[in-house]
Amino acid sequence: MLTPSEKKTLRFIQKYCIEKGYSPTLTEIAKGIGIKSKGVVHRYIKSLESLNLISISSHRKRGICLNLEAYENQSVAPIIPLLGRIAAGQPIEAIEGREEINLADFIMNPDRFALQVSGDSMIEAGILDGDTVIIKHQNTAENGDIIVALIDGLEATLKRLKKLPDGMILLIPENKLMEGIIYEAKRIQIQGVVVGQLRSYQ
Amino acid sequence: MLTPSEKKTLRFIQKYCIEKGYSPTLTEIAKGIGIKSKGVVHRYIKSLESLNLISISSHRKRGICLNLEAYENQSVAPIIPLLGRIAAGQPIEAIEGREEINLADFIMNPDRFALQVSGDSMIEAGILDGDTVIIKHQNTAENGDIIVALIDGLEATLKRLKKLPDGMILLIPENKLMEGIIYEAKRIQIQGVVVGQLRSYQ
DNA sequence: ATTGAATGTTCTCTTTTTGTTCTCTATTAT
DNA sequence: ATAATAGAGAACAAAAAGAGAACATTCAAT
Repeated sequence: MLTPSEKKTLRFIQKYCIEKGYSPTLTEIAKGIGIKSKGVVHRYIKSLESLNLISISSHRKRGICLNLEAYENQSVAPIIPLLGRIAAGQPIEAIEGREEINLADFIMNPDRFALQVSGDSMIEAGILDGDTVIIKHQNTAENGDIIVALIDGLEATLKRLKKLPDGMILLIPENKLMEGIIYEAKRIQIQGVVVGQLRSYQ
Repeated sequence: MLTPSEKKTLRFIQKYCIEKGYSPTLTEIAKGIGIKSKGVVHRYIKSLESLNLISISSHRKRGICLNLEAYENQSVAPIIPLLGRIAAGQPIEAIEGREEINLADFIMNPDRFALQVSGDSMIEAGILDGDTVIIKHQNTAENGDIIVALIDGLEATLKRLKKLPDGMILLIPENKLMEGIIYEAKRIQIQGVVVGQLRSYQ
């Protein structure tokens, strides 16, 4: 069983690894859990290693590795739990199979980038002013995709794509108050398609 | 596991490739990560190559290539470049200060959990059927918060909260087709408030 | 085809940062 | 009293970071 300090140490390491993609140094852990001695930290991580919660590459700097398989115990698991489905009028229904959010679904790809949305042109698609959209960089798109389009090489805009039979391109805002506009294909350059969206309420 | 410098190098290369469409030179990388020696950079990219994160065409200029497949299983930090703000009719506007977004920041907190939304009761707040909401576990909330409420200890629901002057509680769906319902305070138990929302289009 | 500048490759060297191993002390529960 | 848990901090070895020189190769201009 973990002591409080060991648990605190493990939590810190988990968060650090997930945020930064590499493990913390002993001094960083010490600071993170509020003590001064890295010798003490070393004792804690040795203890965590003997419980198989982490692995340590000896003498390697930042050589700590999380043993993700070992976290049967929910209270020390490093990933946010996906508790279930919520619907009005129903108890929360557990989801089989998926027990945690897979951030990789969203991004872990170097051809992705994010844009912050300004304006209300896509509110009926659930993309609000201030939201962040995740874009996959590509030069083509399918009908119905929400795309980042560059008009005349200058104006950038987020719209739903419709290719018309006559070769023209219709960019449709998802807002009843606005009208779609038809462009000649050569004026429109596709920068990428929306593959994700996120919003923070904090 | 990557060292911080290798990580920084990889990020720089990713960002450069996305923005320019071709890979950077060693000197450009050196400048980009804030060092002077291209010999050092060479060491870093060799290391990234041995981890299969990039490929290098030997002696070719700008011969670095990102290995897109390798990122799926890699525990790379969930960070993507935030390129700017997009508004209809404007060029993409750079955002000062924030150059990347960190999904872990968004989510990794011990008191957070996720729920998948089912139903249309919050569509006018931009929360659609199938979206995932991030909930912060707490037993109280402010007027206007979107909360997970348990009614009579049984039904769970996602609604906007309004505390009425007479002590009753109004739960408001964000959907014109639905009506808010007033409950006695003792029938409502707050499970948490929505602090984030995400959606995948894939 | 030649040439020169730009770029990639391979080194050696130094400095800084970090991991490891100690010893010592304090607190707390059994 | 004893053992377990916490912590400080010193001393040392090793890894990582970085500078920079020397050389090899590519590539575009001539």
